[in-house]
Amino acid sequence: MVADAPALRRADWEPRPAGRSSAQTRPERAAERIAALAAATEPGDRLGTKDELRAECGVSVGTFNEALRLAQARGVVTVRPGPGGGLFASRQSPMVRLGNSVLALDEDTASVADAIRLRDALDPLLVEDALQHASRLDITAMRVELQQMHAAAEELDGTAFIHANWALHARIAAISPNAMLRSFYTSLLDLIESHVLSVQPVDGQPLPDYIRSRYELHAALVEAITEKDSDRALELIHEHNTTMATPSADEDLSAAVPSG
Amino acid sequence: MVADAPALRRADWEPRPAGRSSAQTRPERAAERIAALAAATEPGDRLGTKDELRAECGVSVGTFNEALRLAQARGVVTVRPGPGGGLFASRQSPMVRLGNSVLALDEDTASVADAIRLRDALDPLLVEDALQHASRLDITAMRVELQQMHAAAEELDGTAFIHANWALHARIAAISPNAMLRSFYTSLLDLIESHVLSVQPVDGQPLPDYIRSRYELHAALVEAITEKDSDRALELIHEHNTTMATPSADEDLSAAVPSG
DNA sequence: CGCCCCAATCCATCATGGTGAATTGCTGCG
DNA sequence: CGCAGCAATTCACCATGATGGATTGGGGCG
Repeated sequence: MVADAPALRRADWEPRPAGRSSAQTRPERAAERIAALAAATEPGDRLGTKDELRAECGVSVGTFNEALRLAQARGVVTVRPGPGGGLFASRQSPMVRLGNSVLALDEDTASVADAIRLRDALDPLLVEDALQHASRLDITAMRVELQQMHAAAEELDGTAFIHANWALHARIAAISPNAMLRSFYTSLLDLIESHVLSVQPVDGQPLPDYIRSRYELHAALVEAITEKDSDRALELIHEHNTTMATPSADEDLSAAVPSG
Repeated sequence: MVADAPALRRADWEPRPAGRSSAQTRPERAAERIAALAAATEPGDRLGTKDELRAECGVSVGTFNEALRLAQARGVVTVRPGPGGGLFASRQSPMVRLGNSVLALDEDTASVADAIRLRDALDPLLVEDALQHASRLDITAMRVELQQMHAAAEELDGTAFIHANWALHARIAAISPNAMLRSFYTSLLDLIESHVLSVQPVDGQPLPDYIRSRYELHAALVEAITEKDSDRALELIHEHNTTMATPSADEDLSAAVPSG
């Protein structure tokens, strides 16, 4: 029974790069054909019946249905029954276009440095939102995360510190009423964490002074948010994003670990 | 022949809100079931054969295949033939998670003000990248877009001015080597333009002074990029993002038109 | 003129059976 | 022990036929 295959076999659980190299599946190819046909017409134009389009794609009924399901999910066509029914070209909404363009990004082209840079640009917005919208509950929750950071700092546990750090940032992000901003930011955190931990697990002992000063910076940030001290908060987030380099001699660890 | 149905019938070409209210399709429901099963296990764990999972979902073979195609496209499962084969839980890559979370955003919750705010936060990054990477070709292209802006300003054509304005920004964005940044930014432009033109077409005559000063601001920005004058460029983009309000009395038009 | 009913069109889902490809594991041979 | 071949397992795609639901348009009636 292969249900106990080792979970650490990366090829098993990490999705293969799109389309087994050039061996693209037939439904996927047909879905692209449908999308191309839709793109060549105006939104709302009728493309034809399912059977006409299926013949155009040159696949069987079942395969075409799979392709159509994909195309519908991508928002490129809509389908209607009845006389004059069939497939109609559809315009993807801007949100769908954004989602699809992000999906089309290759993991290789999304470097962690790029992600960090984006995250840094978005941090001030989140701090502004937190200053404006943080409830008592939010502040309590931030304090809980701070305690986790503090505990990790006391135990000099680098991985735990990173997790707690990110949990704090995610919690701050959760305060924002801007759904787009939250979504982007949280996923950027996710991407950064994923990349860092997959590339270079934090094995070494983190520097005590560095980790303490990062903790204190975050604590001050939470206090500034609590006190609604806008200038201080923005100053701190700026410092946060520009003082990643550790003041001590060992640059290797801190350069590799984009701390929050 | 209904191939000539009026293209302006919005219900025809704008995708319906997800899932015809509560009437979710069966393949979509099965795909969610598959995703839930995958989420409940570790990445790499075997979920079972197609037929076992199909029985679990309670659908026919064809419907299950459609669902499976969706689930695979979403990166939640991978499929293998052979003894011990079948469906395996997969971990969505961070990029896929971001794409899916964006797709899950409701258009209503993505307000144009939110989008503008994000765009403004990302503008300085793009300007930095343009300063660093702009080729002669890029500069020529920016100049071409500037000419379009100038022509629109001379003719006092508000819509054309907006289009040219956005085309210039998109061209500046295209210089960046940061694929994520380009993707986000371009889609934000798309979203903003789409929203503004759908909500309030620009019918009124734009103010000559306002439109001229916006043009000149952009011209100065392009020159600063050309001269690689970092301080000047960043100063201009800051001015760009903080001086949208027209200096003249008619605030209605300019408030409604988030100009580039 | 408006509404209802019906017929025609087209789709969503179901069911069944088939071929060929890919994968895994075991056995036999050198 | 390593490699090749083979059998079994499982999937990808194909083909066909059926039922019920949704939609559109036309005709008839009040």
